[in-house]
Amino acid sequence: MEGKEVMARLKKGFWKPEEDLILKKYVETHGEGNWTAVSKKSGLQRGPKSCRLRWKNYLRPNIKRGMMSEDERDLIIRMHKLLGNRWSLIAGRLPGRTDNEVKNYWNTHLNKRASRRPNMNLDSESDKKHQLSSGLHIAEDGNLEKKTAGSSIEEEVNVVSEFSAENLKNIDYDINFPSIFTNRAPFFYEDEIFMPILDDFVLFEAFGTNGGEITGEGFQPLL
DNA sequence: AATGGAGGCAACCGCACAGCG
DNA sequence: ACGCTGTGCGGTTGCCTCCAT
Repeated sequence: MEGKEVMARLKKGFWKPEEDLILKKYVETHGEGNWTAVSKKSGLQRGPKSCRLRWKNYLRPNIKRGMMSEDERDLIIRMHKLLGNRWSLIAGRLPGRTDNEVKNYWNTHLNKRASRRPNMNLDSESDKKHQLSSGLHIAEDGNLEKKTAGSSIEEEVNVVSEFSAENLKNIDYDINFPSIFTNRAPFFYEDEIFMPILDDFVLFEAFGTNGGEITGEGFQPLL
């Protein structure tokens, strides 16, 4: 079959600046989309997927490259906690960042950091900010605790003391059925404050609902 | 200076889904 | 209803660079 031969001739690996230029010019002239046509007519010996990926992750205008800011990093962490590995959704909330970049950033920087989470060393400014904004404090044993407003010391809710390496394994974290719908939702206390940044569209995309309310019984979706 | 390991990141792969004939 | 094509997404791979020895 001719198609297979064509596919076998396609180039793989890193893109050269000349190839970038050709792709950029082609897309600027003919517009985005129809990557099969781009692949065939641009003269690039690259597959449609390769062209699309290169454009989307590198050549597209307004791509922001370089270090993630503290805010971006914070947002990724919290969005991931709520949405799981929904990289495109998370990237959608970060102007100029691509899903691939967010995914890579998570896998290289934040995933490791998360696995160090036992005893939650609050070493960065953003960690400290989040701690303050969510009313959390570090207890003497190094665990993170939340004080319920107006409660006595005895009534303090120890939220994050379960963050031992062992308990992390047990957290319900099924992407297909996000923890948002379980009473054991790990974000139940500490990420409540984060809900307002998720607009209806994101919530609908992620969970098929525009949200719900958090009660003593857990998350009650508005259906 | 050489080398081996670890980390970072660009790109590929496979699967799923939507649109169309 | 079905198959084909194009596109999008998440997981994974492999190359390159940096750093420690």
